[in-house]
Amino acid sequence: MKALILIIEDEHAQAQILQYNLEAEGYQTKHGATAEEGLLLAKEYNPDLILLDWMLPDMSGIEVCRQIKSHPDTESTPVIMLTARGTEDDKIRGLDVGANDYVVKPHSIKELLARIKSNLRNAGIGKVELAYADVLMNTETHRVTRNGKNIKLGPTEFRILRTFLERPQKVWSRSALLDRVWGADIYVDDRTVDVHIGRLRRALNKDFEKDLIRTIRSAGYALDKDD
Amino acid sequence: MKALILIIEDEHAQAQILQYNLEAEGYQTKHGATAEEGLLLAKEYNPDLILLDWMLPDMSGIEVCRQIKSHPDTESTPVIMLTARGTEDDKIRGLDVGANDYVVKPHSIKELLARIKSNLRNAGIGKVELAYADVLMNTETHRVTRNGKNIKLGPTEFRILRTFLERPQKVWSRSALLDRVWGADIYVDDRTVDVHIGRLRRALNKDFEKDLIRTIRSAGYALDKDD
DNA sequence: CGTGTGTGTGACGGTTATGTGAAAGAAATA
DNA sequence: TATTTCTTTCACATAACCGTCACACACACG
Repeated sequence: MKALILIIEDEHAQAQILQYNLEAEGYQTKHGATAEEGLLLAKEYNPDLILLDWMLPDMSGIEVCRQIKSHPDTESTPVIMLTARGTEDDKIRGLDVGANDYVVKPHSIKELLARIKSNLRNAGIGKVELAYADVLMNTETHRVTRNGKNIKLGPTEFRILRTFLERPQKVWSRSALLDRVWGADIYVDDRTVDVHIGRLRRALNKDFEKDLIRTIRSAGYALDKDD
Repeated sequence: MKALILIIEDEHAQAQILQYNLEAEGYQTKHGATAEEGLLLAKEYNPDLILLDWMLPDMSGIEVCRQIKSHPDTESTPVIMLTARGTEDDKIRGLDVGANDYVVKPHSIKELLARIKSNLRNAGIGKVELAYADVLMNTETHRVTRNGKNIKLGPTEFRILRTFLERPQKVWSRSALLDRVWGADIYVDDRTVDVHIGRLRRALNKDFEKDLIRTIRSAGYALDKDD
């Protein structure tokens, strides 16, 4: 699965250079030329990462970043600020409103790509091989093993496990899982999650002692090898 | 857990608009209509953030802010000043007495919400890792350890401990705890707090000498490593 | 050293959250 | 189309937790 990168940048030439390079690298891209458009695209497509120009015609990058970070759907999306200025002060302000990284223009494309890769990895996004404890998942071949043994999962169980593997030990509430695994616009009962967790448990723990899924009463579930 | 925001504002209509919007956003709110009442509420409930009107009947917002910032229990609570005036001079004076941010009325609610969120994050509220003495809590994994040893807590005990860890050593009255942990609209007996404190004590002190919870007779409880 | 008020805590009944098999339909596959 | 796999919901069983009470104890104060 290709990672989707949203570019918010008003200079068209600059944006095209970025798109060209990112797509050559195997990413999908979207482009917004104004802050407003950018924010809409961010909500619409839920990109895996956002490249954000500091200076935009209608709103400062700072403000855009603040809005991205204050919306629950996008708050965990890594944001890399692009800027011509390079004062420490700006940098601090940028990171202050929640930007994850900060690259000064004119940047070398190579450096930018490196930062993107690092931020994506950091957010646990787009990885092909996911692992936790003795569980391995290859997202390209859709193969899951535990301690070398093949595990067969249904589509939903696969997506749940993938979500878990992207943030091991994190507790996911039922509604967060519904958002993430089923999609924000789908309506299904909370308890449906329980049933799928049950199936995932059965598949994962078959032939094994240890239950890798922890139930946190009144909070949700987590992938966790400790008790 | 919902953050608690204290609104100090004498115009009732204005206060209600704020309360409505904040609660829609998932915050808890308290409202004080005068400076004096506001300061009392601040001490009683230890809000996570304070919205402070510049003009109050009994005392200037500046003075209120100074008092908030000079009291040990509240000095680290972020204060956002609300004002009709917009001169640079006022802004400077506001920030001068320790206000953390400054919003000019009539403000867009969206902007105010963004500022609130940013100030909360900035103050480290909603932090993932909380620690005091040898107790560690990770709110994302819902895991609590003492001196490295895993501690199992029920949901309510977890929330109480979290409240304690957010303001170590602060003495919480039973009613303040009920508001924070149970929610303002729930009615349960004061003494129920005692029972849960007892359960928290048992879980936390199992295998340990030192009792980390201090009882302050006729006042409440506190997380405190000293006697 | 007795009295009143505040606190610690075991026990208990009731409530809520979770685990899970089954059923019925939807979607994918052949 | 026939068959298989998957999803969702429901109902019930079970486990975990909650709030209250009652009584014992601690403390402050005269």
